[in-house]
Order: sequence, then C-alpha cells, then structure tokens
Amino acid sequence: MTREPRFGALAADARWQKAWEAANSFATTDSVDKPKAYILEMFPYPSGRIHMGHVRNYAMGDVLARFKRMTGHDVLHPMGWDAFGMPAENAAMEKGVHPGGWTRDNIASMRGQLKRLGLAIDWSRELATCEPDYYGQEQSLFLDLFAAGLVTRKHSYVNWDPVDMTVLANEQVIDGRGWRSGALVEKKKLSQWFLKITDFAEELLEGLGSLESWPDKVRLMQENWIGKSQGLEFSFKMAGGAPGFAVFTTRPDTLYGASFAAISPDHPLAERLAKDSPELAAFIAECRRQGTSAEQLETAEKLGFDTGLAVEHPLDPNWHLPVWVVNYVLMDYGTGAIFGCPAHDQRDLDFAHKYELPVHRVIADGDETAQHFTGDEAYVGPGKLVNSHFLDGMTIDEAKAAVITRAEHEGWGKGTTVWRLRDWGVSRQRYWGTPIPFIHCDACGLVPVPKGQLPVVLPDDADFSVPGNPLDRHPTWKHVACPSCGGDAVRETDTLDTFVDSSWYFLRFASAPSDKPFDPEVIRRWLPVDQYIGGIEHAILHLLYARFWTRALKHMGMIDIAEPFASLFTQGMVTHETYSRVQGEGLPPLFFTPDEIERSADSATLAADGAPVDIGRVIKMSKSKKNVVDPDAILDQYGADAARWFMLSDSPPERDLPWSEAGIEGAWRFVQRLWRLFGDTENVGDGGEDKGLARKLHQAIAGVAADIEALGFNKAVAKIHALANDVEKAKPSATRAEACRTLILLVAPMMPHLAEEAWASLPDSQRTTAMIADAAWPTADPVLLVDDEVTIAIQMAGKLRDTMTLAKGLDKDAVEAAALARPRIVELLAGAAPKKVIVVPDRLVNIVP
RNA sequence: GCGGACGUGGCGAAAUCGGUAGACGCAGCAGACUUAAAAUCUGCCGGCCUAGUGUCAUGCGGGUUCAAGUCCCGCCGUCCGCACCA
Repeated sequence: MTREPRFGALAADARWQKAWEAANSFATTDSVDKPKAYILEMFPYPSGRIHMGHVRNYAMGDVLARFKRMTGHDVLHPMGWDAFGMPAENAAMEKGVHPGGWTRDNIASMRGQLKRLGLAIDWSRELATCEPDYYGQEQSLFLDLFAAGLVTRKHSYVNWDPVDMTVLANEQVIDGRGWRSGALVEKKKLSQWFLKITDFAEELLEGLGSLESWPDKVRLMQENWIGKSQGLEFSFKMAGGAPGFAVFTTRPDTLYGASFAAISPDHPLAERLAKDSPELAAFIAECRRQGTSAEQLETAEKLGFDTGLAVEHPLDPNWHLPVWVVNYVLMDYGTGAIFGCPAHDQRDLDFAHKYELPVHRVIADGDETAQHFTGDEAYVGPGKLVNSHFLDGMTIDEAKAAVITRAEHEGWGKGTTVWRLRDWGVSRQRYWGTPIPFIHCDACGLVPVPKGQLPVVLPDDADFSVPGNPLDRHPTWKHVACPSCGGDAVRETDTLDTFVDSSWYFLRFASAPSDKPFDPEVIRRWLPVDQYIGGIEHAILHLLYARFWTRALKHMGMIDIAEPFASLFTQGMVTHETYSRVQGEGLPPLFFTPDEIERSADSATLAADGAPVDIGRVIKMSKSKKNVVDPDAILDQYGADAARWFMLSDSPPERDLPWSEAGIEGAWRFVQRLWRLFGDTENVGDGGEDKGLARKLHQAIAGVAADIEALGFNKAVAKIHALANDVEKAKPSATRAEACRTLILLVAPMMPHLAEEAWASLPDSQRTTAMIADAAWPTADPVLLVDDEVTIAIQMAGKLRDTMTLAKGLDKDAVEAAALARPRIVELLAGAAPKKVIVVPDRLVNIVP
C-alpha cells in the first residue's frame, strides 16, 4: 500500500468500520479461560440525533472496552435504545406521525451516527425497549414481582393536567402549571400501580457500603434520598380517652416541650372534620393550591387551623394539647401528624409565634434553664434535659432512650424507623410504554394476564389527535375475555414508567433468550457490570431503581447478584460558550449558533453582519442557548479519531469538557503528527539502542495502561503526547523504530482507525495479528520502568537551592555527603555546620542551617 | 436551611504517599521554510525586581511540620444535590 502523506480519516473510518463488522471483531468469545469484562455506557434515548455528550460517553466506554480486549479479557460491550417515553407521543400529537415509526426512524439514524464513531460494540446484542420481544419479557418480570408481593395498587395523589388529561411527574410541573399545556395542575387521587421499593429500603441503604467503586457523591445522594430516621411513633388519645391519631418524632426527648399537636391537611382526620366545617374545607383547599417550588417554600408562611379538639399528653393525661391542621405537615412522611415543640424546632417556633402558643424550653446548654423560651431561633444544639420531670439532667440520647423505653413499657408507643423513600409509582396514563399486564374483571377482580398470553402488545392504530390516554379510548384493544372466568373484562390501560425499562436492560444485553427474560447461567457469567458509565443526572432515580430491581430478582431467586454495577463512573457534560446579543429592554437576548460566528482570540462577531456579539458563559450544550455542535459535522470534517481524541483530552472525565474549535483542530493536528511518526517505523538509523528512549517508552506503556484502568483518559493522553515529543526528538535507532510501532498500539484504544491504518502498513513480520483490534497491549519491561539515575533536590530551610543527579538507591549518608559537598551549598553554609539534615532517598535533601 | 464537591498561569489542566508547583494541551509571541498563504519546524510563554540556581506565588487568614497545592482550624467564592422529612 502506498503511504499517503496525510491521513485520510474519512476513507479510513469507513474502511475499518466495515472490516470490523465483516470480521465480527467485537463479539464476545465466551472463552472460559479469559476473565470477563462487561463495559456498559447508559443506553441512549432515541431523540433523533446524537449529541456531543453521547460522543464523550461512548468514547470513554469504548477506550475501556478496547483496552480490556487488548489485555486479554472477554469483553461484553453492547448498545441499545431506551425507546419508550413521552417525546415520541408528543411528536405523534404535533406531527401526526406514529410514535413507533418516529422512534424506529430515530434509532436507525442514531445507530448510523454511532457506527461512524467506530465503537467496539457487539451490535448483534442490540435491543430496543419498545419492541415486544423486550417489553413482553418485562411484563413477565412484572408478573413475577406481583406474585412475590412486590407490586401493589394504592390510591395516591398525583399531579393531574386537566387539559392534556394525564398525570405529570413532579419535574413536569412548573410553577403549578403543566409544562406542555400551561394549565393549572390539580392534585387528583387516582388508583396507581406501585413497586414496593420501600421493602428494600434497609438493604438498599446497607448495600451502598459495598459499592466501593462508586463515587462517594452518588452514594451520599442515594443515602439522603433513602433518608433513614429513627425515633418514636406513638398514639395520642383524644381528650377524654377516645382513640386519637399516631405521630412520629425523632425527638422523643423533647416531649415535655410540646405545646400543640398538628396534622396534615391531607390527614384522614382533617378530611373527616372538613365535612362538617366549610371553613376547614376552605383552609385545606388553600393548602393544596400551595406551590411546592423551592422559592415558594422558602417564603411560605406557616399556616394553621385550630380544630378546637384536644389530645392528652402521653406522659400526663391531664395535660391537653390543642389539635391544629397545619400546612407544613406532609401526609406522606411518617404518620402525617406531629407534636409541636416550638423551643427546639424552627418550624414549630415560627408557627407558635404566629398563633401565640406556649414555648417551653426542655433542652439547656449551660445556665439557660428558664421554662419560657425566648428568641426567634429554636435551640437544636446539644445539652441536658430541663423542665422535664424524670428526664431532667439526662443527655439528649439518654432521654430519647428513656422515653422510648417508657412508651414501649406502658404500651402507648414504640421505637420506629421511618424512611424518606416512597414506593415507586410506575403508572403512566400514556400510550408509548410497556402495557401493564393485568385485566380488570367485574366478577374476578384484578387478574394477571397469563404468561402464555404475553406479550400484551400495543395496538398500532391508536389515535393521538386528542389529549389523554389513547389506550383507554381505543375502540377494541382493552376489551378482552377474563382469563379466569371467560366473561367480559377490560385491560389495564396504564403503561409502565420508562425507568422500569432501564432497570433490567443490562441483564437482557448479557442474555436474551426468546422464551424468558434471561438465562440465569449466562447472567452468572457476565454480571455484575464491571464498569458502568453515564451522566450524574441518573445518580438517584435510574441507579436506585436498577439496584432495587436487581435485589428484587435476587430475592425471588432469579439471579445471584445483589448489585448490578460493580463500578460506576459519572462523566461530566460537554459545554460550549454562548453567543448572544441584547435585543432591547425587557426582551430576552438573541442567541447565535457557533457556525454563525467568527471567533478571534478575544472577541466574536456575527458572520452575517460583521458586528460583535457577546461571548457568554461556558455552559452545557442546549438547543435553547444555541451553543450546540453537531457531531456529524465534526466527523465529516475531522473523522472519528480526532473527535474521540479531543473528547478524551485535557479535562478530567468527571469534569465538564469545554468544546472549542481550536481544541478539535489541535486533536486533528496530533492525528496527522502521529501519522507522520508512524511512517518511521522502519527507520532504524544505524540499528543501535537508545537506552533513554527505551525507558521513556516502557514507562509510557505502563503509565498509559494505569491511567486507562483508572479512567484517567486526560492523563493517558498527556503521556502519549509526551512520548510522541520524545520520539520525534530522538535520533533514528532501533529503539526509536520500535517506539513508533509501539505507539500505534498505545493509541489504538483511543484512535482505532488511525491505528488500524498504521498497523496495516507494517510488514507482516512486525505484526502479531492481521488487525490491531485483535492485538495485545505491549508489555512493559520492569527493568526499564525504573531510572538508574535520579535528580535530587537540595533544599535549605525548605527552599530549593540546588539539584544534583545521583545513582538511584544510594544510602542516606552518601546522599547527604554529596549534597554538603556541592559548591553552592558550601557557599551558602559559609562554614557553619548544619543544624539538621533530612534525606529522603532518591528525592531530596533538606538542610536546616 | 441541610448535605457535598471544588477554588493552581490568559484557558483546559498535572503534581498517585506531606518532598523540585505548573507535566501535557489550547491560545499567544518571536523566528525558520515559502513569492505568499496553509501545513510543518525551532524557541519563548505566572508576577516582581537590583535580572540572580534572586524573590513572591496554588481563593483569603491562621496553625502543624525540616518541608504544605496536599494535613488541621476559621473565613470568602463558585457549582451540585435535597428540602416545611417532624
């Protein structure tokens, strides 16, 4: 093959992508003598086009997958599509297309884009969650969960959009209005399907401790989300002794500081009382209208309604506390009721001040023991109990224990754990999702669809012309015979939350039999995922749901592992500066795309009119700010390797990566520089060795490998750059030619097309395999990893004064003597004997004069 | 409010265990090659001064240590998560 002076990236990309496909290079080998490596990046939603975030995510996973192949692993590196969800239905409503057609078209074009990146993916395992062979197996698993008692139906309040006639997730409610319709969202009580994730709260919390290769940040976020609180649950009796209601507190020690009892506006007692009290009903309605956004809560006033009822204090039946309905008590945490202790809880104090309720101090830190607590700030610090009868003098912890013991002994309460985590509501009143496989029969009640009748397939002929759930108003789909009695019955028309689809796809990638969700034997070989890579935005929901699902399957005996992802990496976003111009008073600024701009070193102008634009902050690429760079255009111009290289360069992978035109050009120049260097693989000069270069080469082999293993791609890139600099500067020698050849292997995980092209131009005698995709990572010679000479710093009083080069491994006395003999040191000491000399072998000498 | 992370040149960063701060890249400057441009190559590239193997410098102020970007305490700033969670 004649060698082109410049690397033709586009032709090479296409050539090698075809060659890998023809050779089926990235299929798993299922060879038992190789260690397995399951490398997975979070699968994409098929929105239509890939964006730079995808390029970065998949470039990272790909480097790891290719590196693992080179180091002798059997690698599973699959790709699929998180294909159900609202955007497809919105497209159907807006453009009149079918969600399925829209989604499958998007998958086809995004698959083409991803293939252009040259990813080492086993495409034979591709799956899309919107296909019946996937969601049918999901329905089967859902029935298994139901049989195991992990699925329930509950009435619960949901955000209801009265215009679109659908339930909205909390994130879809903006300032109390539906994000699409703009209609005021109502709280509506609906019967919904739930997965009992709370059954696993303790396990999911405990399990975080075993996830040593997860970022601490993610573990902490999950820990807070699960939110374990320990305390006392007890029942108030109504004054007079009638049964009252239960409350939960984490501060049973402050019970003698109580001055009222409070229940949530959604509490059954409040609802019952409201039937006879229009004023209370109006108050409750007002509370439900209250917004839940951060700013609204910040400024929201504590509001209450005095029911006129009273309860007995559990430690003193003659002490009666008024019962209020208050807006800051949530029905879905604890028992939906509290006792108010104003002196030691800020919210209760605000409330007590507003409604002039007593404020008793029961915790004192020092002399402040007066019963009447003053000031606007509740005391929540440490201290001893005061004004609290049998608790006086105890620490907070002692008093908590004492109250719980007494409550349990006297039978009016018990120590309890309460979780912030709620059961997972999975019902969606939507078409484009997995149908929930149940049938409602008037005679038999709720009947699971028999597994033999799965999958319950979505009808193709749904109508999207009006809002609401197309499944519910479909003329025939929901009408079926009851599997139990054969009578007329209707299908469940809710579909599953798409987070269910992504809770087990990593199992299906490993094993996808047609007659069951997966084969446990195959799962045993491949799971857990060795390295999972994705965005931090999934830190809680997706990653918690997938952990729950995995534990549920283990609980049911279907798999052996408890945790799906052994190691997790959350990569940063791809960002870009923004370009805008003020349009005038009260108008939002006008944004421009990067291709409309001419950018110089310190300013930017609009190409169309040559006038300057404002350069804004470097932020996440988003359509609204128009700071998006299209991967296709970059691939057309620079090829896959330059794009991949840039994605891996400079910024640590967990941090945001600022995209810049100059940056991608720098990557492109380096691709060409390597190409020229790879033309020197036969140039041995006089055939001699270059000991210094050999050291640098072998240190790079080991260093780059360690960096890739640790996902420090920016550091691996820097080491390759440094080696390339050294090789370029070195005189031709056998070592230099070897270094050029080895460099091809070192860049192969990151720039696979360039590497293949260079590999192909080597003579057969210099290649171990036909394609570099099958080649092994070079071996670093341990002898060459250590230098035989070291540069030792000489400090005086901690300041660098001199350096010297000595043989490695000299003992302390020799190093000290050498340092003290240096002319500069002799001069600086001026004859005085040093007070102290510290020697760190092979590193430095610090002389204290 | 609670919890967490981060703060190093013009920019992205490195410094893995407390041991020579700024590797590597981007931008910039000077030069070579060229009719010219591109490409390529060489050198410089934190501040200050008396120009030295001088001095100051890792957000600010303290501390520990022979030695601190790294450890401790207190501030300031930025970003992220959660949030009337009893």
